[in-house]
Amino acid sequence: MDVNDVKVLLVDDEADVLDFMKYNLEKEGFWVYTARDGMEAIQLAKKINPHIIILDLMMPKLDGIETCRELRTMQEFKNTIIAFLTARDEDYSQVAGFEVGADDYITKPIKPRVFISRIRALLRRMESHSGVAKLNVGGIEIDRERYLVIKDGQEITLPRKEFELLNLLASKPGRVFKRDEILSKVWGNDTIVGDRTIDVHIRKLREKIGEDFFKTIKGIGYKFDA
Amino acid sequence: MDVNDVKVLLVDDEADVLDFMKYNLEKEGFWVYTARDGMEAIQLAKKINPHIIILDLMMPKLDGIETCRELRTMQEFKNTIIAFLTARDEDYSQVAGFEVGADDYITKPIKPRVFISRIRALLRRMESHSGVAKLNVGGIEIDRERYLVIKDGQEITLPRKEFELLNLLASKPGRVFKRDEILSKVWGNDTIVGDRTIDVHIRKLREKIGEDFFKTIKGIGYKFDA
DNA sequence: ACTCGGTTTAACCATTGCTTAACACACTCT
DNA sequence: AGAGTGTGTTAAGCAATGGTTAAACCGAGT
Repeated sequence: MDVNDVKVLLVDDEADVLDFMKYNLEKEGFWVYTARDGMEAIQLAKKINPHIIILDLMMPKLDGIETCRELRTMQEFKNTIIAFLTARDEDYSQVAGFEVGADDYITKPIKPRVFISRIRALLRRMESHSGVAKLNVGGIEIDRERYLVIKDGQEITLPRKEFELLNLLASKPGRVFKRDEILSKVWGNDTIVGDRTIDVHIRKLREKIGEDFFKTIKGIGYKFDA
Repeated sequence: MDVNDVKVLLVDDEADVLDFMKYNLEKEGFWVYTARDGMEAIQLAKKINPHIIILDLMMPKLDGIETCRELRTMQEFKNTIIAFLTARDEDYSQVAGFEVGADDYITKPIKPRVFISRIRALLRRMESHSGVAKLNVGGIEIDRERYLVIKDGQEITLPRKEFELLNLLASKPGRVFKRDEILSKVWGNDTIVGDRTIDVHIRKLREKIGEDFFKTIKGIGYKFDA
């Protein structure tokens, strides 16, 4: 995932800490939102749906632990990366932190280099985690681990190429993939296959998943849409 | 996108804040417009079609939140970056701000360095997100990624050549494209087609998008205009 | 070596959309 | 007014593109 698409929600009651983190993350191209306490954080998180949430432990109204526990009860934040911000010496809190579902903790004082690389590490983890996992689009669930598709509760198993083609198209619903783009991403840059190969696979997919999902853009390529 | 092509609309009722921001942005090469209240901002925005709008929260006539809500209802500002300007302690407004479709908020007092980098971050996001993909002109949205045109909320799909022609003309609204320029850009430098080919495609576009958008300049070519 | 999915090819068909040609119209210049 | 130039309109033919099907191919596992 491109850094420019990654939303980070920073939560701390100290304005200067917030600014410092925000400045450093934005310099790297992250998309940064901030909140001053747990309540505000939850409100904001519901609106913007961040990829990563950094929670200070000590906060008024709702502390980090409680905020995290709260967030984890909500379906939409099951796969969100949550990290705690903690003063070096209060590391007893780690235990409690992981208990409520934190993914990492970061110690204050924050050093820019370390902080950024930590965030990047979290990001990588997120990608390998939910990236491989499942993808839900238009009533269809694509399970990348098990190479199968679930539609109306029915498990549909797909051969490799068909699955990869579906996976590519469904990764950006609505977006048109050019034929040569499809070829290079599914078949590889060097392999040479006939013109009709893509069509045949599209046909198989339409047969198995449904006609309507795959739209042809003549002269350009195909798109997946609900 | 080059900074010199980026139009920023600043909206604040305090003249000195306005000047300060304007000075700093212009020094960086941005193209800056200003308005003193929400009404004026909307009027001006419709004329200049800015890429980024910075709205102060507290304004006479129409406050930032309302202005933003208003702007977001208009098709042409669906993809415009809108950020709020807010005093540090009134940041509860974030929640309301994001609710009406804001992309970011910037806290006063403004520090030039931070301000500029924030604007650049907004710009990066705009580009990586929808910058190249979508194009909004005169109430019409051209989505290059999905290969479709949206007018009055209606999705219109166009055949390849028609889409490319529209795309060319709409890329610089108001500017006249000579017939041979159109030929070389849409049909390619070498292909030779008859005189009436362009006209027919223009006709199709007028049929589907609307008569008024395509103006004929006799003896020269065509232009797209709202 | 045979079988069986899965993948690719080839041949043919169907459809779309591009281009043309013919004519109508509008405008300008003499 | 009439010729001349450039554009608008229409329908029809044609070429490009994608859809369909069956059969050939390929490779892993038996």
